[in-house]
Amino acid sequence: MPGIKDIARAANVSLSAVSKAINGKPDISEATRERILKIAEEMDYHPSAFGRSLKNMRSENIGVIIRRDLQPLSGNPFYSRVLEGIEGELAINSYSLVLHLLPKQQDGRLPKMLREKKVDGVILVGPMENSFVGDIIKSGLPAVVVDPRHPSGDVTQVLIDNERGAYLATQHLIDHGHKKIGFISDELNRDSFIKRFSGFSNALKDNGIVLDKSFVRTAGHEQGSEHMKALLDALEIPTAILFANDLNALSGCAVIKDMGLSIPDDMSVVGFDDIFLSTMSSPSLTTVRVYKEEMGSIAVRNILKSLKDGIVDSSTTIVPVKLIERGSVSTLTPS
Amino acid sequence: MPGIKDIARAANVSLSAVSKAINGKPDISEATRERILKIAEEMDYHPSAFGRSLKNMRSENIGVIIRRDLQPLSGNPFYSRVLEGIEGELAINSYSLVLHLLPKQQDGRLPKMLREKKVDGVILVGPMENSFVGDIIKSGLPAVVVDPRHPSGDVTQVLIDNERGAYLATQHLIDHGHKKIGFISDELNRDSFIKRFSGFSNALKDNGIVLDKSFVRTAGHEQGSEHMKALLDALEIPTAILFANDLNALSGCAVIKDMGLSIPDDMSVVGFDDIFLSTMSSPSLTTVRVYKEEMGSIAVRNILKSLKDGIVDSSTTIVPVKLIERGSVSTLTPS
DNA sequence: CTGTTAGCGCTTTCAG
DNA sequence: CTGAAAGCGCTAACAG
Repeated sequence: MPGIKDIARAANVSLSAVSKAINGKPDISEATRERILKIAEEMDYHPSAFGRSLKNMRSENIGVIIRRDLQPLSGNPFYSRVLEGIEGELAINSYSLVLHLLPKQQDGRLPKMLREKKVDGVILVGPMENSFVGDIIKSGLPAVVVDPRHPSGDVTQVLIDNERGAYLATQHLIDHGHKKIGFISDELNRDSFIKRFSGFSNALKDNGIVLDKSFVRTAGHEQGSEHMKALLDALEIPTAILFANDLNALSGCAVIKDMGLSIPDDMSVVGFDDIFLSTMSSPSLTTVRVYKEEMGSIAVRNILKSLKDGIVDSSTTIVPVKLIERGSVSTLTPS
Repeated sequence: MPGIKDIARAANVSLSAVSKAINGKPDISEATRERILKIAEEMDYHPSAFGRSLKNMRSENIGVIIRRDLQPLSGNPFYSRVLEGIEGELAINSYSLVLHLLPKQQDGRLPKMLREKKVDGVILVGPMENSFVGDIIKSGLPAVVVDPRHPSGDVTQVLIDNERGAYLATQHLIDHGHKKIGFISDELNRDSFIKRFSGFSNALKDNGIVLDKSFVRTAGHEQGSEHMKALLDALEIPTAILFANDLNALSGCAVIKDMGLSIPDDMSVVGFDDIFLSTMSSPSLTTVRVYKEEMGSIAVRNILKSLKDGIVDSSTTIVPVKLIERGSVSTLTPS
């Protein structure tokens, strides 16, 4: 594995000449540059990150932090998608991605990759303890928060337009003649929940429909299916349900079908997120699409920009959503 | 952000004293060590990876490479699980995970994180071009291959006991009275496919059942559901099917149900992998469990060991599998 | 036990 | 345009 010295010797030039040639710096003649480059190529030389990082004080690594207990990789396709978006955009900019899953029990210290400056910046995806996020922001390391809004105004954020998404979905149901509409959510984090619920209730209000509290089942960590059962067991049941995310919706659908009801004939269903599974279910799920990869790449662009400019802007990007009509909503014919 | 110099100055000792104290080296009195440690703590000092890496020529990072087009994060829960296992084991050993998704079109060069020595070793998960793996092995960087066997004997491998898993599954079906058993596989990589298929046919052979070629549908990149339809459209159809993985099995099940057949009454089904979804489907899927996280952590332990010992052993670990009986297999009553 | 010193591989002044 | 030299933060060999 050749070092810069080997190239310099082979090309009969100084170390600095090689450095300049490799890094496309001026102050070197085209002729020498090409000669050096050719030799470097032949010897398969690549500047080691060790020396370069130390000198530049930049690792060209970006950290990504997600709570482990969210099963962000295997369990929830939402995070995976964001992560894929992040990876792709980082790769384009030839940065590397250092992945850290936050253990449930933290020791109060920042993760090693941050403490030891193995990364130039960090992207925080998904819900996370506020104090933890606060510590990171205070540490001064460039950071971007993806998805649930962090209360501090001191950090760049990339957020879903939760409110509008829920509004759109609800309006869609109303447009199809539904008036008795339920809302089910379980383990969604607080901020997103509030936004989605408020989009839901605003849509009802704007259409002059009064919200039936008994149609709203929320919070708690039981599978969304518990909520669903409870809802179906009630005296009066809605004709349509908005779920706070697709995973909930899908397990809710299973319950509905188990009860012998048909989707969408007996019950219309709308989800939120548009995960891959939603196209696979039968019927396929009408849902609110969230541009997950896009959110990831926006986060990366933001962080790279602030690295380049050396400033920590605290802008917030709200990524738009889109209603995707599939097969789980039917038009309610007035009886 | 204090450096080692700041600590040395504050503690009135030399740089090396601080270094020794921090790294728990001998040749330093307990008294001074504690004093230094206390000051370091107070000043929130953490040795920067920049200097340390350069000096030690070790980054304490491990790279993980997976083909991007496998959608290893969002699409295939198998890889995600392995990845979670890797991350966990790395974290325990305070290594960081650098994730690289291999683009479809490669440029023939090794990924930047390898070229520039940003990682001390690399774990290759899932199918990958042989020449690519070969290049990495040749580069001398410690590497571990997870899952599909690489033909070269020069690399540490962690493999699934594919053959035994398929054998177990097939035997299970036979034990339940099935004789007409189909085998469906689509985009599985070649090596795993061969192993699983051979386990399947060996089990048949050992039970004196002759394999009906028309019951075997394989290869091609259509969704496994195409195979399933073709199989069900045939004159004679099997009473049970072994799918080469759960994802295939699940989409196969959807087809079966769409055709108005019941699982397991009209058709028994066994999968392979035991992904989370398999517990969720109805009926839940009988399948062959693969210890994915375990494979990930074994891979890590292997690579860390060879890093420590400075040797590249080329051992192969075959991780056992286990048949998980759930609801998709019924006993065939002789008619 | 402690401190001085050299040097890891690279970039960058700065003098020629 | 070129090269010599300093130094990024840290560790280790060695001298005291």
